[in-house]
Amino acid sequence: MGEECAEASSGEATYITMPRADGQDGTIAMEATDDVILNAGDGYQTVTIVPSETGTGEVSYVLIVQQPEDGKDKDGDDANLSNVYDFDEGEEGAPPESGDEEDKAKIIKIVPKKSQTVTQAHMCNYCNYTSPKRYLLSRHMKSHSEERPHKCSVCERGFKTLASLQNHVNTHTGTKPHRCKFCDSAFTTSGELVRHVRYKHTHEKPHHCTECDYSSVELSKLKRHMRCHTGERPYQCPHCTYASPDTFKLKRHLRIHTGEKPYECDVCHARFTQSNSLKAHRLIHTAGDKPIFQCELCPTTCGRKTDLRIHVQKLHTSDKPLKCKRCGKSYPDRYSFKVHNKTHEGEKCFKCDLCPYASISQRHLESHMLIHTDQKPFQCDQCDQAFRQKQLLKRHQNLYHNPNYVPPTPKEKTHECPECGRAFRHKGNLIRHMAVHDPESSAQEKALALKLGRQKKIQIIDGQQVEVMPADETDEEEEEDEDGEMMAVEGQDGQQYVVLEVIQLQDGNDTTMAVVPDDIVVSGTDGTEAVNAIESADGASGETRIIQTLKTRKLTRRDAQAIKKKLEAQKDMENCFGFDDDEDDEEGASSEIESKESLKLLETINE
DNA sequence: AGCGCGAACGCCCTCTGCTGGCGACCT
DNA sequence: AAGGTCGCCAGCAGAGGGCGTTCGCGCT
Repeated sequence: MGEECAEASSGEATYITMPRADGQDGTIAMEATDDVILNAGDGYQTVTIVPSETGTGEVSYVLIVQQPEDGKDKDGDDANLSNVYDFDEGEEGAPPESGDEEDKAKIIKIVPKKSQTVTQAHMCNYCNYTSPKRYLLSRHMKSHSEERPHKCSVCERGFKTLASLQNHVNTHTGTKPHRCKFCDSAFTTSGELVRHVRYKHTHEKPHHCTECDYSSVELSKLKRHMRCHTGERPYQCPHCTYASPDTFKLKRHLRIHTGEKPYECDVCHARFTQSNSLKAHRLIHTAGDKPIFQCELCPTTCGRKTDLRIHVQKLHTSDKPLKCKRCGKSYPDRYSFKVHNKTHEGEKCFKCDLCPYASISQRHLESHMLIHTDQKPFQCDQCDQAFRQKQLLKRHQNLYHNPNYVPPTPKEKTHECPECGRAFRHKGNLIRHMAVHDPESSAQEKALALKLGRQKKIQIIDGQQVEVMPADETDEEEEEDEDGEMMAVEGQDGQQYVVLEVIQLQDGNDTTMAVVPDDIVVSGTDGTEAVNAIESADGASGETRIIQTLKTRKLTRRDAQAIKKKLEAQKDMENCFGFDDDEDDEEGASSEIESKESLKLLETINE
């Protein structure tokens, strides 16, 4: 031992031996506390013991140990540069030195060991070992010696005792004399056998945690376990802020910095830092054997337990019930809520309490309700006009207050219908349109095809059936917003019309309204060139629904405004307005003509 | 002095769970 | 087209089990 300062753990206390002032070695019993930093280096130059400030009732001291400048350990390595990759300190032993120059002065709290008060005949000078018999002390002193007289003939390694040597030699020869009576295992030492039996057969766990119900076969495991209660993390990564409670985790963590990936997939040669990552990865190569974790609450399956748990968390767990805005029913989680929502698909659940209006969207119902409350929240900031919808205000501002407004140029329609030659800007719209030509498709399918997205209607213009298409398929596409009321129609003469306003007249009102240049005429459907009466195609009830058109090429915007005012006066007779659109319309510009309730005011846009 | 046992040190492994990126699909 | 959702997957850390090896000490 000589001048060495070494530390050993007894389970109860830690003993530090250090050079005495008189040149002899001395021993102090220490009780390790959470903030103890222990050093196993040698040749300390300064030792100071001062009273501790932690008044716990016990007599305690603070031991300040100053290392010499050269900081050489017994192996001649630089203790301050102790390699973190070298775990000779052991995971259950003292934490490794930080290697920081500032850490040379270590503070150690020590308390006198209780056994020190016992007087014994034979005391060890290096530790607090005492024995009533001299020969026992004599033998004990060997433990302080580095002498290893028993050499292995195979590897030249030395051992303190013959028993240690014999055990070691057994490892060379493969001799395992200690056989388990419960299984086929055999061990080099009897201690191994006992421990094995505890782990595998009797499950005897004599070491109990005082904080939880954990028990362990070995004390070292309990000590390791206790770190999860204390939060102690003695093993600091030199490259980042991570600190580990044991050496293995630090070593594993260091692979992040070194890039080491020791685990390789034998199929695709992908490499991993952890064995279990490889194990999980291997599953992707074994299609048939993949584990399937079936959700108990829905048909979903996951490849991993952890993913199933996330699924359950996301879809089957909710702080509060989710309420359906359409029917008011409550659902306990997102999954049942989503399933329920499917049942409302295409359904006009949002019904007006004051009129027959219904919509698939609450937003549209809210907008509709403004009619009943006579509110026009969208006020033009440049005149006194107000509108119920943002889009109407936008259009108004463009038409009357924006001299720079240029209607967007028509965009190319590249998708042409082989049946009727009609062109569409979007392929999806053409596909949907094709259903109209399909003789196999039922009326319902056709209706669905029409309803989907575009909600096309057939209108009679100039005595001919024409499709009324949403404005986003017209040159006015860019004008539309999600509430877009503008609806373009095409007359037989190729003229295109845009619905300015949807007006509902009293049922049975046969009045045909027509507009001629420079005037507004209310007349029958005898139509001049300037006037077209359009009857909606689905007017099956015998009611005459007339769509008022403005076809006049010479019609000015002022005229259009005058027409609107005229019609406004007529609204006094009307019950309510109807408008609806399809919120599922991904192009966001559809507007369904509510033919049973509406008259259409159309404006020519071609000119 | 030798033996036998228990404890300690040290290493490696597996299981578990969390996180975040990615891509397919949906809205 | 863009944003949201959700399963798949890799990465990584926490916790604990198991065992090889060595040491210390009581007993004979």
